[in-house]
Amino acid sequence: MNLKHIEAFRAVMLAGSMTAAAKELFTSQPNISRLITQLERETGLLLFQRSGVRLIPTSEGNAFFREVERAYVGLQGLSNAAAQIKNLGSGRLRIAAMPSAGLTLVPHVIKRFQALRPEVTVSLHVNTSGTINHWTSSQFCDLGVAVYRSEASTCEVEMLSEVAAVCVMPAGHRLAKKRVLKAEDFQGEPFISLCHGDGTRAQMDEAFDRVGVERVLAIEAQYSAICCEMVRCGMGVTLAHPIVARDFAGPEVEIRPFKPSVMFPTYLLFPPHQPRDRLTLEFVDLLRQEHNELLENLEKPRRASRR
DNA sequence: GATGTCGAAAGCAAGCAGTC
DNA sequence: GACTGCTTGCTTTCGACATC
Repeated sequence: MNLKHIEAFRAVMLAGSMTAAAKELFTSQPNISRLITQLERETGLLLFQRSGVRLIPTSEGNAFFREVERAYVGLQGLSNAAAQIKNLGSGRLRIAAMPSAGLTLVPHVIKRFQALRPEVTVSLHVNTSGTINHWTSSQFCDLGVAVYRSEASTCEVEMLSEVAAVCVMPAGHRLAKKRVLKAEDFQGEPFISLCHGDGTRAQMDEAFDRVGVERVLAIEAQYSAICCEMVRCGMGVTLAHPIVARDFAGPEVEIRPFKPSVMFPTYLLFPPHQPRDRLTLEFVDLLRQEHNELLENLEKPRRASRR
């Protein structure tokens, strides 16, 4: 039994004769006759009573027709689903982001995206860059935002940006007297560091080791935002992504540039061997716009303070 | 990738049965 | 007997599959 058998049966039931059904389906009457015979043979049902030139549906035929109509509602649903997929892909967008992006940048992008595409469901998953590499490689998510790309990752990668880390310290801290901080200034300073294994941790350590500076590494945290929160509590100083640091700037926290530059790269990760759908590309466009605007806003106060 | 073979699907034509 | 509708046999077309 295939779709043609069902189509022929349904057409005969609706049109009232094989001849009319054949016209409906743009085929020949003998073809319809054979399809109905095959359907009866395969189902073991007598679908029509041949009474002279008239075809009269049997009770079995009527019962089968009700099931066929129910199945057609499902087929119509498939048709609608196909149209939606054509327009919107799966109709769902799964984003995975590292905390520095997932807690600040991405929510703003989702807000803009929802204004354009209210019919699309967006899910945001925040985790470490390593996990984001894994999620994107395995196609669990449509887009990943991470600070580094894993060696083992098969993702397609594009760089979003690379910005210099800034120093975050409690208000009134002795280092806040300087306009720009150097690695040497951190000698003996309680430092809240990212955990080993984080993409930028090694860079930070190298910047201090190069000039022989020993910090007091008493506290480690997995995410920059947590480091900044601990700074606000007066537990030490840290280096952080400027977009993350911006959210903590205020009466309790001060931010200064740091030299030599420790760069925070941000990568966009795409699932491998998979064409990028329209929704993902639209989201990436908005992500780039929002990111550029955030960076421009970060620059403005610095320019103003130089005047 | 090109070619040959096989089987399923579909059309044409003829025949059969019922109705008017 | 003419018309209508269904069934059946024959033929053609097309796609799947195997082989080279």
